[in-house]
Amino acid sequence: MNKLSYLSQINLLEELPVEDLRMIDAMAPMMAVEKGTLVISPHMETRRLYFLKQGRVRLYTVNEAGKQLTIGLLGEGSIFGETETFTVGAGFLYVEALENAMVCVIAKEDFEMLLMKRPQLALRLISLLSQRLRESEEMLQNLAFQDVRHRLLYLLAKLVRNFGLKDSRAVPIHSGPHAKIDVNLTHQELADMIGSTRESVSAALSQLAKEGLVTMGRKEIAVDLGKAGEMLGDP
DNA sequence: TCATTAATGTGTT
DNA sequence: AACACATTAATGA
Repeated sequence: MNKLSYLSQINLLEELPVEDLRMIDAMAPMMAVEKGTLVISPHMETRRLYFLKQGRVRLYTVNEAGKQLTIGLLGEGSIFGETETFTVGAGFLYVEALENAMVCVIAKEDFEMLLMKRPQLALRLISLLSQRLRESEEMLQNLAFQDVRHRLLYLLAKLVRNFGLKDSRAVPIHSGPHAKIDVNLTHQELADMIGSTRESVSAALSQLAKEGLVTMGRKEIAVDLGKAGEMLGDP
């Protein structure tokens, strides 16, 4: 797939005329990012915007104790960068590639020019960001006040909603449709996302598996969204 | 296939 | 939650 058709798939940009896409294309070189790379960290000066073309990234902060707290997860077609530092506040924001990814980088100034030229784009950006802000707050709330089991279930549900796959080999014993998460994560990685420990996550997961809420294999988890939803209190 | 490493499970403090 | 140790799966000579 060429770069231009990639650009047209960025959700923010999808309704722009081709000429604009060409312009952006010229301003935004594409680059590969390896899994685990920090695309953004608090001390690096980020006067750029990123279009995520391929792969997943995780937005997180770090608390006093040095624990990571996941603020959001983004998939293909998302945009991140300078905008986040607004929304999430001055708080230290990290963006990490959850897998090998491709991003397009555009200077903030260039993007601002574009926004002035296309006001409707600015409006879309605002609604997109405010929505993301809501999600961040929800996530942080959840992380702050719930126990590991709850936090984990919440995270899994979110992962499924964002990156879910229908699990072709869902175990029929469990009535509900288990949706498999299309990201391979270890218990350690999950723990980091919810500010917990690997052991606690392992334990919580086996517990959830016993209850039929999830099924799992190595680096593989499927969630019964129906049951998980009930458990989280939104029927 | 065997050895090494990574991921996970479990019991104890 | 942290640690130590056991078990099992993945990796690659």
